[in-house]
Amino acid sequence: MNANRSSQYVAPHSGAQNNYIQRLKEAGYKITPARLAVLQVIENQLGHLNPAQVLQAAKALNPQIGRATVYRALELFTVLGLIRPISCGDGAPLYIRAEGGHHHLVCNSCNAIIDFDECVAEPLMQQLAERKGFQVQSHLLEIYGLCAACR
Amino acid sequence: MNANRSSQYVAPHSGAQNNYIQRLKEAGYKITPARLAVLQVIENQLGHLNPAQVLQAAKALNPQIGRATVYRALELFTVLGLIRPISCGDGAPLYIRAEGGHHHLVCNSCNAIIDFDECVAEPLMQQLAERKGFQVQSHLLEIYGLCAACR
DNA sequence: CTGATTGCAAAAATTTTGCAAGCCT
DNA sequence: AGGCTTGCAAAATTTTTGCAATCAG
Repeated sequence: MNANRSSQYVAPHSGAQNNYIQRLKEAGYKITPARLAVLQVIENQLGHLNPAQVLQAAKALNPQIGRATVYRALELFTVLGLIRPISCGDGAPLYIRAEGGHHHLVCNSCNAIIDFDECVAEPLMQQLAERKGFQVQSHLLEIYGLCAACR
Repeated sequence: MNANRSSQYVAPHSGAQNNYIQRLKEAGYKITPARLAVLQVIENQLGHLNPAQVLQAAKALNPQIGRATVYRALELFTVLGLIRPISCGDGAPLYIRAEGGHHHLVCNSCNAIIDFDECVAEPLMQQLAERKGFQVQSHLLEIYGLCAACR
């Protein structure tokens, strides 16, 4: 499995991280070094990683963290709606932050995932969902095709 | 794992199936009973299933099919762009037809997946993708939140 | 015929669990 | 102090592989 796809490094941005911690506390969970490490990995680095990548990165922050703990944290955060597993070229799970929307261009050839910020569908989406009696919390828009380099 | 979510049965609709077969042939692969079974499962039934579900359903059509064959077929079809793995509540892989677009409302509470047909973003999507030099082939729009029943 | 494909069973890889020790509150 | 969490290692699951037999073209 490709362990480090992107090296784009986003600055810590502690605001959102504290928000996560806040939500953990509010839900009655303890703030532990292990959870903070996983949270920090998800928060700071990249856009999407699989459990193995999270474990590796978390170990850099907290060397004695175990894989089981990472899985448990990932599951907890998913249940709390902090993160979300998404698809990827192969069947391996990939986690992203759940907040707001995510918009990716996924290359069917080189499997690259290109993020883009502009949300092209927010209003329409909102309207449609409400018509179905659905309360929208976040969304994921993935567009598959060929990236400029692979055409 | 919930093995049979939907029992909605769509009539064979041989046109599209033949199209799949066509594409298999064109790519130089043999048309075998095992592949036909998997193809038929994906074609006819439901909207999304995991490998175990595909295996189970394929066995109904072809009792002696083995799991390895299902995995191999799933991988082949994915590479050929016939199907695509998507996310789901837990990390388990779920396959859908790759053609065109898919639009789901995913309930964060009961994990139900509600399909909807109207594509709310096609034009915007197209435009955006082209601006990035990306050639669009298909897309997946998942909206997460709470379904009417869970609110 | 001939080589791609299959099914089985074993091997790998990934996830989950059981539990005593440790840490957060 | 009390109970949620952790880390380890073992168990369970899921996915991949090796290979001889079989099948499609």
